[in-house]
Amino acid sequence: MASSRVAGLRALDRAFFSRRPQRVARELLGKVLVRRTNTEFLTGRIVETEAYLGEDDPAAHAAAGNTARTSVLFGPPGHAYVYFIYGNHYCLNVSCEGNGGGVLIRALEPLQGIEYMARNRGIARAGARDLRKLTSGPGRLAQAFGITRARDNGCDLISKSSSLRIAKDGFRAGPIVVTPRIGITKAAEEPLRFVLEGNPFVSGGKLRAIS
DNA sequence: TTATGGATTAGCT
DNA sequence: GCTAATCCATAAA
Repeated sequence: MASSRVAGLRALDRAFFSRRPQRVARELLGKVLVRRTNTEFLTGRIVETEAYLGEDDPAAHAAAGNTARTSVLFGPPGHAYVYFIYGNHYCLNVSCEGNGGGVLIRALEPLQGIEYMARNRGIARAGARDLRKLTSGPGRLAQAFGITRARDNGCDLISKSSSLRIAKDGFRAGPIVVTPRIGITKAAEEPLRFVLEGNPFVSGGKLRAIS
């Protein structure tokens, strides 16, 4: 049985998420995603994010307006927007300031609960595998953390009573690289993807740095 | 009621 | 590098 709390983690406040998506995306690098399961805690450091600017961003889901699907993005900051894509995958976003603005969490560095994540991913033993396959990519990290729309959409990521939340542990992020967003067809050239420079858990291949 | 396409991944060649 | 798998929300009718 794991301890009932994770040492060294401190909650973020609402103001952290009450800023523009570009700012929140950058600030989220180095923070920790925490999942409380029945038996243990899963934690992973955020190493890659993308900003979606809201209604006026043609690549954002919020561009369709405030619908049943996207209503969380238009709600209070710091809540989880989970959507299902390509018939197979869930992706985790955080609502933030702006009209429908949000940040997509694209990759994590696994910290605690690695064996549990591996089981969620359908991998029997994590030790012998490449750890990057656990949480490197938005669909992969959602599967590793057991994130689904039914369970987690609309969840408050700040509240300690939530089974899914984002916290800080004092880690200081190093240099940050900014690149175009990945996998989108509209506004694909905008420099709105943020990664920790040189981190091996970042998804995708070679970086196309802009600045 | 039906048709369409997508903020991905894994498994081939 | 290329493509199938796979399903939900939307939009059109």
